[in-house]
Amino acid sequence: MARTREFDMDLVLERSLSAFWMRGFEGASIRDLVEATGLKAQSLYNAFGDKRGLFLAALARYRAHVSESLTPLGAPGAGLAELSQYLETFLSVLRAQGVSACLLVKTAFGEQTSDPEIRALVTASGAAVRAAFSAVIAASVARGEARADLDPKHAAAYLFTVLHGLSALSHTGGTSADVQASIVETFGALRAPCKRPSKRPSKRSSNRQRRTT
Amino acid sequence: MARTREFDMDLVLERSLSAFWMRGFEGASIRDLVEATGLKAQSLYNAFGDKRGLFLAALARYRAHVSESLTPLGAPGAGLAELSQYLETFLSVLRAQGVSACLLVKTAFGEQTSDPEIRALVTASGAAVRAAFSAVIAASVARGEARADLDPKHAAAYLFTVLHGLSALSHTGGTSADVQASIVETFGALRAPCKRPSKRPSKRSSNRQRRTT
DNA sequence: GAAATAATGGATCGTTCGTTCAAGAATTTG
DNA sequence: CAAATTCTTGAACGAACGATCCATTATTTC
Repeated sequence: MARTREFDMDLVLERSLSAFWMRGFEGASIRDLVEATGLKAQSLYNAFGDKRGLFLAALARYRAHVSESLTPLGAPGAGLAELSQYLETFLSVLRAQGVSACLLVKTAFGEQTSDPEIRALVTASGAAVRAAFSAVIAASVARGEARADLDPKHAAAYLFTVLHGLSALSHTGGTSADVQASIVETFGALRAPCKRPSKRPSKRSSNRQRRTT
Repeated sequence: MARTREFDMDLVLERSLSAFWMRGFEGASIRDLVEATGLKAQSLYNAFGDKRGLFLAALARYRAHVSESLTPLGAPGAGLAELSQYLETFLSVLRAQGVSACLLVKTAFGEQTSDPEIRALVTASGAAVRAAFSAVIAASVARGEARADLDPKHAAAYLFTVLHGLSALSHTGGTSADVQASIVETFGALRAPCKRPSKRPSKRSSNRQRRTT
């Protein structure tokens, strides 16, 4: 009955996401998006309604990427090592994408904060990440790997704080050594004191011992 | 020989700063700034050259505020309690100003990152904050209040990370309890183990004991 | 008071913004 | 094939952007 779409919707969303991520919602003009996607403006408007609709679609896509990135944390034995790995991977993705920070954080810091739908999406995504963190931390506590007195929810919030604070650090003159040291410090704070060695030795380098005296 | 300026330069700068802080560089239009300052566009251009010039002036002013906020940390006996207080004060300032995050961080995450002068200003300000943190931490280590194995510079970077990560947390659905817990966790990580009681008891509530077993 | 200088107010510049119009091209269903 | 429907294309819309012009007003120095 109707003509079929010629462009690859996935590719268009991915490229729109990249443009929004790099330049922000207001910073990415329709012309930027036209260039990034290869589509004409009218095609974008046919498919997404308006700029905000395209942004929401891109944001949903981003959210899917976030969910995907959390899957290693869903593994049965996931613990502090996997959390540390998550941070490292996240930072390297930012670097690879040529982007200063998480799109959700940039959005939360931006001026489209007044939009309730966008705000809800940002909040929900943040909560999803912290929930995944929390589950892993709870398991680590149960396993004796993480401190027994940790509240998993709060510890997850703490980890979330560090995760996104690292972007602020590295873009205001912080060196990569500073970033690494912050990660080490963070997991040093979460790890259980070395009374009894934890069952699975962490495979990454972020296991400097605290309490050396 | 010439007419004297009628407007209060300090006030204009302060209001411009506020506008830029809330809406960002690109988000704050000349008309916004005209409304915020009460000046006409031409007066702004006479005084600051262009929008970027006004932003640089506002940024310099912000930097002065940052320096000023660091003075309590310069007190002879300043330690972890003062650092904790600094974080709390900073967050309450953000709240009072109706702003999501530090202007420097918002700028660093924004799109005017390519401007070398702005970038340099952001980097320098971040370094100044971390240097102040570092000095206090070094003193705390020497006093036995903070962990002996801390590298003050790295610990300062860690604190900086948390400080700005907290904005990300609280604007992506994190509760104030989450924020408080993150602060507690952070200073718990820095504080020396309770082998010997620290000389000056910290006056704030953020001194939950670690190592309870 | 006269000359010089700067602030003011209002209009307006060219550009870019997000968005839409109108017409042709393409593809599916009957 | 024909009708219906959607996509594509290029041009254009009004509004807002940063920035500037210009005549007027006010103030300071000589």
